[in-house]
Amino acid sequence: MLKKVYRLRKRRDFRRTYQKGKILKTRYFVLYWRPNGLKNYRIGFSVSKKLGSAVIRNRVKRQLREVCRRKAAAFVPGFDYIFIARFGIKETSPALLELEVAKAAAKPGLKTEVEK
RNA sequence: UGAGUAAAUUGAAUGAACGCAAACAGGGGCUAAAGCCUGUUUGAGGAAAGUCCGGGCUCCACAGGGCAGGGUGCUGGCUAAUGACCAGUGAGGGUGACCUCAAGGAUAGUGCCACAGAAAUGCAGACCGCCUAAGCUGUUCUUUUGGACAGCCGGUAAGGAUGGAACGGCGGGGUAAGAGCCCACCAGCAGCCAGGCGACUGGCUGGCUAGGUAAACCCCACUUGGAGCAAGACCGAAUAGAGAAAUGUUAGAGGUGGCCCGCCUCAUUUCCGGGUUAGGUCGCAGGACGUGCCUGGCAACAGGCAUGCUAGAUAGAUGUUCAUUUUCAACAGAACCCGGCUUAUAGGUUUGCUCGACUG
RNA sequence: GCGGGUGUAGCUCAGUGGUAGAGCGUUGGCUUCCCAAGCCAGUUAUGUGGGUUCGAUUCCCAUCACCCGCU
Repeated sequence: MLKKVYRLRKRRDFRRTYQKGKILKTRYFVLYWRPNGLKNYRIGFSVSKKLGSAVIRNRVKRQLREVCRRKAAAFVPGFDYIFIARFGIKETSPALLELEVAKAAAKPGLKTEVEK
């Protein structure tokens, strides 16, 4: 689990990120990201009711959090991230998910370096 | 031992490492608090679910009156309260243990009872059948009284046929044929007596008979105000508006119920102080609480004593890896709280009782 | 957390206690040289489980699924 500082918590922050952020889609999740003007990164998670019951939704969220914690180094400071779980996430293995998350998390970093 | 029936209980465990949330203590820091670091402790359920009922709590009058509407509907008890629960009554099902039942009123009134059937509620109704006793007509026999046959006028609810249901059932007497017309028994109704707190049960007497449907309208009895913790209270930048007192109460509007009444507020003046929204703090977990024992009660439950404190978040906390055991483990995740009900659920354990078979 | 609604044929909808209907679809036939259109005939259903009633799509209870609103 991540500490509170590294989590995206406010409804406004979510709305702003959805409206003005960049999008990356994979089989397991959709990722929005956007610069936040802070020194650290923040990550939010969103799991829709369509994926299943409360137990299933909680499990999916925990898996995502655990993977993010292990790959914390991949996230770029100064950005907000939102992970939206998709249907395929229920069947995948944690190792595969870890790979995908690491790749996705590094993406904003690459772009800014190119722009620089 | 097989089949069944009624309940109770459990809902993988242990250790290590890395993490999350809350509380407490210390450190550091600061106007102060929080964030930060270290340590300790604690951290989802029997259904947390569905939201089908009931209550606490909060605001609207400390919830008021009337009408309308809703709910409940055998009796007694229990409870904070209920449509729940317990004990009983009645009806129905099962060989039995046991199970099921919204189970007041059809003599307050209204409606409906398709098709079939003669007739479906009006003390109604004659299709087939049964009968010609009384009355009338004809034929015929006879000395006559009168007899026989046919018909009319009729009588008849015993039998057949229709239907879920045909105006008590069955037997005997009776009769032209029949009929509670009369009688016995049974069902049902009314009254009285006895038992029971009561639902009701038993007995006696009476007059002979009253269709079903109220989960159709309705009547009767009891009961019910509305909204909901996103309730509500406080802090509070910007913006500008709220409160108190006095006066006024014609009209209209608002205060979350359908309508009426009632209650409160508005309008003006004076005083000075803070509505709504983003956000934050509280509400928020010590409670109709859990466990054990004792007492009362058939029981639900109540009382007493001892002991325990056992989640409290706000994008919303239980995960990952490894090891061991015995099978790799169902349904499933707290969001103000509690009592019930209902639904989902891999398996494991225990108890009472019934029926059958075998053995002694 | 709270409130409201709907389940009827493959699809869209009717149906206020007495044999469940319409349109589109679909199948077969007729018509045409062939197709379309047209005509005729058929096919398929009351979400599930109980109860009340002689009889339930309809009345009552429970349950399941779906949809909508407040926030």
